[in-house]
Amino acid sequence: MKLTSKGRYAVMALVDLARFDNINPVSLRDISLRQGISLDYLEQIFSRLRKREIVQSVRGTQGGYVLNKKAKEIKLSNIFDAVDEKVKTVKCKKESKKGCNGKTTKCLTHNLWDELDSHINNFFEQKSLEDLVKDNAERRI
Amino acid sequence: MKLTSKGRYAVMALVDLARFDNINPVSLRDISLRQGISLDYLEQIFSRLRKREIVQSVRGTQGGYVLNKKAKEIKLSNIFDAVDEKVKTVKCKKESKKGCNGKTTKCLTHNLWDELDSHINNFFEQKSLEDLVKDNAERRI
DNA sequence: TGATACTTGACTATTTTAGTCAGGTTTATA
DNA sequence: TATAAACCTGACTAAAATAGTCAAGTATCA
Repeated sequence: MKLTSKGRYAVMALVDLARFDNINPVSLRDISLRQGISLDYLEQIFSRLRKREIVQSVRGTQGGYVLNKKAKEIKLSNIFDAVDEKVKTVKCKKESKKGCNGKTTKCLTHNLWDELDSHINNFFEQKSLEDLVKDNAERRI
Repeated sequence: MKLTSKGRYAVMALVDLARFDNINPVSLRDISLRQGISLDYLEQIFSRLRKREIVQSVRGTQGGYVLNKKAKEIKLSNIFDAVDEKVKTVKCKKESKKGCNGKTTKCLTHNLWDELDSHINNFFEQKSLEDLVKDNAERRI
């Protein structure tokens, strides 16, 4: 089990954005350079973030992206959700006709995965972008 | 992010084993039939579980597998560990010369993934095989 | 009007996953 | 002691997911 780099990059880029998001929009080019993420890949990621209204785009020269909400209101769960980082640990269909193993009953571990999902999602719902920015500011001292 | 079926099958098979593990060893063939998991795949999985001393094998006719410890003492973390289900969510190298992003510093989100790892591992260390067996026994009433 | 930056969609090499397959070895029991 | 059940091992592979790249735009500011 691992997170994909898409989700990881999304969070990295947004933390970067949140730190520089005072007056001017931040260009993906800058983020790309600072974080070492391919510009093209960032564009894919930000396209999704924009659709989910986590960021806003500003076109033209000096354009870039701006947070669409306060950092405090952006939870990690929103971010992962936007970039399709599914925190569904296992393929047991929720209430399909067939059980998880092709039989008519739930598999022996069905409840377990449900619990695990809640556990992880809970973590992501607690953490906001602001928490991460602060964490970095502190470490910087 | 998702768990692989190898880890899921390992847990399913062990819960099954734990339930029938009274007197006789349980054959993989039986588990395969009951749980709908390919026999060959089960053999791969149990080979690893045996190396980690989670189960013991009994060879010959009427052979099979037996738990090597009490169900209470087998934590899910042991199981995932054995079948190589890495709960390392992200590829930031721990203390390599290079940082996570090819730079000399830790990436902005490094601490986050460490925390997440702990959070998930904590879940797996809490849960024992016995808990799962009990959970199923209760649901059966 | 040019440079900068966003926008979109298609494409692809690589890696991982989820097994299968083949060819063993060991041992209880008839 | 023969045989079949069951374990054991390693190599192989199709399919899916991942991590991007590439190409061809469009919008807007200076």
